Amino acid sequence: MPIVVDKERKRSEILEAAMTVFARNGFHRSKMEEVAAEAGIGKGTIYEYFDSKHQLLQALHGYMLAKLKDYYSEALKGIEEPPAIIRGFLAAALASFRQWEPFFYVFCDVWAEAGRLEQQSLLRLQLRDAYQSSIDDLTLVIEAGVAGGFFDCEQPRLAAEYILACVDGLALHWLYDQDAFDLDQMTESLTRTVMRSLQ
Amino acid sequence: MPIVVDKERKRSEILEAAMTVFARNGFHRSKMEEVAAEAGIGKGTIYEYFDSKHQLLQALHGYMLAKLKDYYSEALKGIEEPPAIIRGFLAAALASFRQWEPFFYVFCDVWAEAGRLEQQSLLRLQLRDAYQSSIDDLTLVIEAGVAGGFFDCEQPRLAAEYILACVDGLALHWLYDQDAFDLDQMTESLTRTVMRSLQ
DNA sequence: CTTTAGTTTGACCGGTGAGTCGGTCAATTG
DNA sequence: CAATTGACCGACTCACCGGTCAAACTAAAG
Repeated sequence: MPIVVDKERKRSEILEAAMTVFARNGFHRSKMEEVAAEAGIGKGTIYEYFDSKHQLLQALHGYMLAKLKDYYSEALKGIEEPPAIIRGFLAAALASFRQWEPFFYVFCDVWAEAGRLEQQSLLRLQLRDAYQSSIDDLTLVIEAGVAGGFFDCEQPRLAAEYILACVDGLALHWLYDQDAFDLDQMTESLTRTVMRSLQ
Repeated sequence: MPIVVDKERKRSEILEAAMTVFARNGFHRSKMEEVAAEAGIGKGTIYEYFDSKHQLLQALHGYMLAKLKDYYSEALKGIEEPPAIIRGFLAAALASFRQWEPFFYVFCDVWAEAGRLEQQSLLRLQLRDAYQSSIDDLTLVIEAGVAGGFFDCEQPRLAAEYILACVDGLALHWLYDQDAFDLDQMTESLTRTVMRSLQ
């Protein structure tokens, strides 16, 4: 019988390598050969697991979204009260800048790439779904907070949009001017600001 | 003597063409030949005005930043009271999504591109300067509002960061899910939310 | 040891696109 | 009108890289 390989494991290794290389050089500057070298395999092998460079980016995007989702549910595990969930979410978000820095570089590429694709392309759908489901989750938390008398907010969904937009905007700015940010101080002060706007 | 050409004018025409093409196809997918065709000139001519494709992007970025700056000072001309300035700024910002849509696509490319360049590269410096001076301006407005008794805000610079981050984040989300946004309603509600967080 | 079949590989191919350069020609000058 | 200038052009070059595939490799089975 032939060699038996842990396909799933090798697939992840390629994705991790792709993340490292794409984050360092950007998607378009990265060569498939570099990704292969980073993963310690030959270029041809990548094509056993992915159809094309573009599809590798798609798969990487899905992989990153899943990891981020796990990260958040881990960070918020067991927290029940809406205000505590919001606090935990903001803290986790800002902490993720440092912890998952390469992610954000790759996200920039995905954003730039997805904008020029068909509305129905997988990359755009992934992006939209992830965004909408984050909004949904946050909206539910705010609504629960209103119901529980913690918050006063007429349009929970819009409030959720603003909070997410603010976090994403900060991530973007942080990438280009890390020195100008004191993430710890910001966690503290952003939480206060958000809480105040939810009363 | 040779033909006398309005160099400055032609330079702008090339930049406008580059904006159209880069916004449509993305920087890396765009060919210099396409930009030339869009400008109605030969490819070689572009190299009379710009050194390279990368330098064209740099120049375009500077050009866009200058245009946006003009747009904001025009929109806010004559407004004196801090709360009115904030309202005007938010309205102008959200209106710019529609009006300057191609800008934001190109900004995505610039963000993705700049992240991989030296800290000292022109593109990064442009980005940082533009961002810091926006923050500075907004901070001054908030401080004036506090001094004038309109606002209550302990850390005006951080508040300014959050407002800008929120606007940039909304721009990003808007690009990928325009249908999910009602910009007019959002202008109204975002203004209320921001005002409330400044008390 | 040989066979078998799944797996890996990297030399190779072909398309591509940034940048070049020699030629063209309209406008200006004397 | 002839001479000169320099803006404009696009065919061409050549390095590059995504994707292919025939050969090599590996480990298990006979």
